[in-house]
Amino acid sequence: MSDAPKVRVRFAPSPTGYLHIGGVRTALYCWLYAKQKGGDFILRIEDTDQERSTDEAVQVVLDAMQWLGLDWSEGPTVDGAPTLGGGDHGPYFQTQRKHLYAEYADKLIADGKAYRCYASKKEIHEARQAFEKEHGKGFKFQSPWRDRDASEGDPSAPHSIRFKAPKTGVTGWVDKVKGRIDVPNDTQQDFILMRSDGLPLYNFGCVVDDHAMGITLVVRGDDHVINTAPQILLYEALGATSPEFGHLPMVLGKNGKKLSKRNTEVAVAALDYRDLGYLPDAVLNYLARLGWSHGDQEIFTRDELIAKFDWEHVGSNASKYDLKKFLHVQSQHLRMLDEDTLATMVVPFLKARGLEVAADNATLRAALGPVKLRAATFIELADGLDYFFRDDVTYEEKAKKKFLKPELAGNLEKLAEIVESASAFDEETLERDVLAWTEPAELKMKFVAQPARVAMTGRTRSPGLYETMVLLGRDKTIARLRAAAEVAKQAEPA
RNA sequence: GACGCGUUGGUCUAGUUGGCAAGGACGUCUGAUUCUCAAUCAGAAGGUCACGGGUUCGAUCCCCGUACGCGUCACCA
Repeated sequence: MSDAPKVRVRFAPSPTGYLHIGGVRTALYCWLYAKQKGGDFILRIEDTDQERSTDEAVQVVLDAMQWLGLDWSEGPTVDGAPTLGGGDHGPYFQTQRKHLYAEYADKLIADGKAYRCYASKKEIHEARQAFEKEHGKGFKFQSPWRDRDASEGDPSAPHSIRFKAPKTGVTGWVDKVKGRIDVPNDTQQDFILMRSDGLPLYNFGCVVDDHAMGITLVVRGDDHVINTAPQILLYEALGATSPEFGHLPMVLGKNGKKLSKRNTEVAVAALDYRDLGYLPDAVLNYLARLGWSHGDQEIFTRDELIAKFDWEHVGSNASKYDLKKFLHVQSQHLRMLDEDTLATMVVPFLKARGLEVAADNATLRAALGPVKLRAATFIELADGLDYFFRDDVTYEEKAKKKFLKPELAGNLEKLAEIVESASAFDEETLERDVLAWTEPAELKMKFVAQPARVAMTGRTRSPGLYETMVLLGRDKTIARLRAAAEVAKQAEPA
């Protein structure tokens, strides 16, 4: 039996009002790893930035994680979802763990690894300005309190707590994705552990929580590599073994810049993809594959991802977000759904267009097959289904102009007649009867089919002619053909 | 400026003890099919593996340098 400690990974978002798609990828890799190893996946809310951390902002994170199906074994609890959250390392909100940070800070002070710094913000600010005027960036505040005797200060006066950083040596680690990284200690400064208001700064809160929660691997974006050496220094000062670290490269927008809300061309908030009609599994698949690979495989189910994920094949360079490929992955996943699921899931999207359709509606069931071949998202699927459930067709302007014109009205009327008198209302019969008309007349199909398509659907693109007729039903087909014929007669001749 | 990270066709990438005509996918284009679109099938174009030096019989893979890109330098996270 192995004594390898149980894998415990955490995702620690700060609630900013939306869950960034890049954050989802970080969460996903952690989650996959935990699932694969039978470990724990912990969700911790880093809400020490109190202006931004509202209840709603937290809720958005929880909703997004739930929608994506990234279930956490420990973390905030959710009403109605008894399997989510809980755990005996709580609370899972940083603001509720203040006593812990104070405790750890006191210990460090007692051990001579940290000290109280009474320098005022003003004092520091001035020192910085003086430095930057001469040397530019790179200011490191040298607190006079580092070497003073503690008795010179008054602990009841406002003060921060600073780490007594070593000035020599090198701190390094083997990063799960980037490999060996070493940074000389003389680049460190006596960074602040606790602010004067009693809240921990990121590096400290993070270490205290990760340590107290028994995290074995810390995974985060690579904008955090700079924080890792200081954190390792802290683990050492606490006499604790530090966890492993893995830093994921950034996700970039098309312009090569960090993907952000400013990059309006793509949605960056995870929940936007729900509203856009994407499947959680597709989002996960695309994100997993963005920066990770498994040979030539592109499409993965959720279970395959869990089984095949590995850190060795996580790339160490930033990648650009490509919506086209994402859409392709999405369409592949859409096709993998069985009819029941598809029907159930498209219903809300139909409703959003004002169409109340039951999931077991026969027309819906029948139309799903042909329509889903032409759709990638649920929005597109609902759009392709739309005209089957409306009383009247709305013609696209261009379609109307091109096909509903006087010289084609006759074809529509003739077609209506054929449909009306067909001996049976099925695709074979309809096709036979229509060809019996067009072939002797040497009438090209496109002069019949295209106007008819516009008549029945309002558009120039749809499933096949006879297929659409059958889905629509005989009465509606005839009515729409005749209505369109009238419209065509009124139109200006070309 | 300092420190760190990165660099394979437009994009995501495969390439692991250096010996391939550098593979796949998205996208693009062509053809087949059809009443349209999509799907499908068959093809095509697109790479001096950032650049320059080494090491080697031989480098996308090893070493050094250069360029470019990105990230971070807070009592934010």
